[in-house]
Amino acid sequence: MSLRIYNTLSGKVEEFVPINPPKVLIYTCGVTVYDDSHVGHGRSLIVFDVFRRFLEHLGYQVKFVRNFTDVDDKIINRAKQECTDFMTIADRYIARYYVDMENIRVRPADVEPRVTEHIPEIIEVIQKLVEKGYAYVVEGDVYFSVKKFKDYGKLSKRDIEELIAGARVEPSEKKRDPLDFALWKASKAGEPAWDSPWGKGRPGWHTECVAMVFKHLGETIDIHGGGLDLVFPHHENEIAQAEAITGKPFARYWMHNGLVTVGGQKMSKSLGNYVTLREVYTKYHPDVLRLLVLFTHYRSPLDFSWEKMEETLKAYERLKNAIEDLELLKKLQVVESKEGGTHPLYEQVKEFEENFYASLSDDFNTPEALSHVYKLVGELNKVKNKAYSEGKITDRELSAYEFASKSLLNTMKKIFGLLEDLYPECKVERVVERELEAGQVFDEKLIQILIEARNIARKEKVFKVADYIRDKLKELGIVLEDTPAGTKWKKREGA
RNA sequence: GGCGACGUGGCCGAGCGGUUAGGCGGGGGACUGCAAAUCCCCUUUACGGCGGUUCGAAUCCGCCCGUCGCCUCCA
Repeated sequence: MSLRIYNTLSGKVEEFVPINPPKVLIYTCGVTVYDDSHVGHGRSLIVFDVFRRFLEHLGYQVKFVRNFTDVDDKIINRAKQECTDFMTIADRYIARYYVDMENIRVRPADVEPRVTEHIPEIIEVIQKLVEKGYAYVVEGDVYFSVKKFKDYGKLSKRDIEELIAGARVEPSEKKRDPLDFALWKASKAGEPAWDSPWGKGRPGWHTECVAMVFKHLGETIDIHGGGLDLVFPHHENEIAQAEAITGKPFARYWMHNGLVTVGGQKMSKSLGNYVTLREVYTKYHPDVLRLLVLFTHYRSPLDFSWEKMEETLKAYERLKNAIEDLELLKKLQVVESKEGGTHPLYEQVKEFEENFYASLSDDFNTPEALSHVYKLVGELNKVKNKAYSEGKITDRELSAYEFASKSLLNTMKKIFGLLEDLYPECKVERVVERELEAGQVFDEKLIQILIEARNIARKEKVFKVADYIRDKLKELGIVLEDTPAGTKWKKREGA
């Protein structure tokens, strides 16, 4: 089955054909490290993380590059405020970014280049542009001459004449044309600076991605991604620079994720309506955020709210219960089945997998894929319900349940990066644990003793004591559920 | 103002020419000591408005209303 994705460049859903299969080269614009990442960044990161996993599942050898912008005005300003140097700020937020990524289960890219480590490459790109006549030098600054690049506007569907008409004209501008953008900025006193053919200075924002793509991936890549807000001017400017130099398409497919909003307004630093990733994953299990992102198509806007987190938590627990309750079913009396043939669950798993991957192949339709997940969850639960109400399970049902729940779990882990805590292959120490867990100094054996004591009380019909134990444990974030297969306990996954 | 996108049942959110989305919530029932979990049933003119195309439209076209994004840094 072929993968189809929406290409911003053509404005259409297209069949995905890599340049050099099975290799797929992807670049996405990473964050500017001047503060903690918020849910808006998180969405983009999660979307491309899952998309990458899906490509790998399809058999592609993905080389994924995501950069850090570690020198820019905001970082410099922050450093001034804190009376320190920009590198201290950048290093700090890169470290914090990695903590965030570890917590929300976003895998590192194959290459994670920093601007400050690519100054020679950036200078080289600028030099070529100057040589080819696309860029000009004014008092130590270098600007790209937009008018010289005839295709300018093809990604963002803008007409160059209209842009000129609408452009702000700033009085002390060194640019020849208001549309031109800076490739190199002469440094002011006290600011970070590198030597260049045009004197001491630092790169403008738009060149770094071009230089990094050229260095780590090549002149033409398969997919270039990022948030929708980067289409103009950032990605438009990347295309102008790269294609001015090579004369070849810079990226075949441009993928842009929709923005995160709060009450309908874009989540952003400047509006102050942002929620940091850290805030989210210290309150809720990180899977809940991933699921929240996946429940909306990647190109649609996503309105964030804590109410929605709470809703998603419920949905998450339903998925998790269906899978982990296999262990409870195993504790029931297992009887021999009198029925022959394979259990319907096997066929349902097969259908699920076909539908699931078909949805992802159709412009990465994760919400539709999730609808198939929940259909399977329903089938699993029917089997569970039957077993609970009968107080026993047949060997045929149990093995089908085991097969189906494990299949589903594997798919969730592999593609969506969910439920990695269940039947873990390796124990991962995470730098930040949830607040929820921070105060929970409890021992599983002690909980087990309390549960046994409570069950004795229940047997003796001393329900006051039984309920007291359950209520008090709940206050500690431990939920008890009595089932025909015994008492199950679990931690609450949300605030 | 220019360009682009969107308006779906109580809420969230897929679908984009005829056939089930899915999640969350609400009501009833089964199970349970009670909860919780789970199942079953109900919430059976859902597709912003008005026109048009079509045998047939939430899905295509036009106009209108409303919301948002980009046009400055931004994932």
